[in-house]
Amino acid sequence: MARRAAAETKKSERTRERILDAAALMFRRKGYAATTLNEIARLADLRAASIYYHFGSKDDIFLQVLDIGIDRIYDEVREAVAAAPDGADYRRKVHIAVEAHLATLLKHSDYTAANIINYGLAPEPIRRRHHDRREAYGDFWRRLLRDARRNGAIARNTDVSLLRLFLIGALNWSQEWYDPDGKSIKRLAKEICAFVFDGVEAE
Amino acid sequence: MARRAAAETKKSERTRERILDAAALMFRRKGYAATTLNEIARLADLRAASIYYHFGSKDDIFLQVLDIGIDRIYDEVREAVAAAPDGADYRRKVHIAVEAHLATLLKHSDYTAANIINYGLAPEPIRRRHHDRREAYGDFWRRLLRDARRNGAIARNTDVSLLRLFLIGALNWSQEWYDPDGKSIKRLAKEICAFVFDGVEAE
DNA sequence: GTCTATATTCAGATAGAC
DNA sequence: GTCTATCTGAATATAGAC
Repeated sequence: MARRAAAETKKSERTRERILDAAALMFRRKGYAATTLNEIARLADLRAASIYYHFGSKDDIFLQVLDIGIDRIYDEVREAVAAAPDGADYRRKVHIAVEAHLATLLKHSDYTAANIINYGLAPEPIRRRHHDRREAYGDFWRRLLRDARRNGAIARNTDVSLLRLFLIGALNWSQEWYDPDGKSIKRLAKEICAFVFDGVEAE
Repeated sequence: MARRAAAETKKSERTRERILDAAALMFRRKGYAATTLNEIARLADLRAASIYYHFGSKDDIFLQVLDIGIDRIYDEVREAVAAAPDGADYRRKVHIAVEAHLATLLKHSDYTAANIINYGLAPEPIRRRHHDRREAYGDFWRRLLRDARRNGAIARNTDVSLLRLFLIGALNWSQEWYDPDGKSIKRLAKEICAFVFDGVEAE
């Protein structure tokens, strides 16, 4: 009995995840408003009505996709930076964070891509409920860049608040132009960091 | 008779513009898919059905908003650069272009903002019909940065193609965080150019 | 848990009066 | 040119059988 209950819980959990995966993919491709529950259901291989066994509403799915999207990228970036070799300087740490951010957004997570694409146009109530999680990730970058400046990796007179918006913005926008057949993400991260740290002006 | 015809043409033209203005504002705020003709009509002070006297479909309006959005920013940026003082170097020219791009996007044109926000999620047929205009503006930046490198304002080993995507991306993303009560657009342009040309690394 | 059937609402779009 | 009335389709969501 206990086993059967456990097995059923697991099946439900798997279906739930299939629905979320399908939703993340569609939200990434066409955006939240243009995606229908029918499309999500087809991708997840069930009927639209069945979704309501797992979720309360379309908004409910959306919010969870947004939350997971941030969780994924925050986890990836934090862990990548934490795994930096002993004695890595802050330029190196920022570089690692940039690469992890790009990799998650462009390769690893439809959830993160869906988040970045849709958050700006999300209805206010949803933005509000998602807000704290987003801030937490933003805070991570704030601390990282502030510490980098404190440690002398970034010039004293730099407005790190603006630098963060500028840099993260450029990274997020890469969704619009990234070509999997072009430069690798490692390479992109490297060149972008060179732009930001060294500047492009000729000597 | 000629006068009356002319007057009526003008009225039609004005209404048409009111509709486009309303559409651009709504597309900027909520996105294309989430905006209804009813909302556009209310803002333009008429009924949804009346829109069809002026436009063939919602897509038709969308496409025109996209086109106007690019035309506006292209015009502004090109003219600003063309008006650069004699003997301005290329760093100065890029700076001027950055400021004009930001000003149009953030202050002067709902059309441009609507374009930037919605193009990425636009249905493929519309993207295709809008594509050439977008390319033309992209080409302007390509030439500007290539010439800047040729003239020694940008280092020889810089991938200006990536630099363009990186820089324009960062500028476009400013919509997400720009605060009219914060730093002025002049100031933002200046600091962003300093990031890109000089880099943020401490000496 | 998932299905079919359906309620409800509202979107884009058309017809025809004024 | 703009209106009211309306068509048609499709969306989210619910009810209840299996």
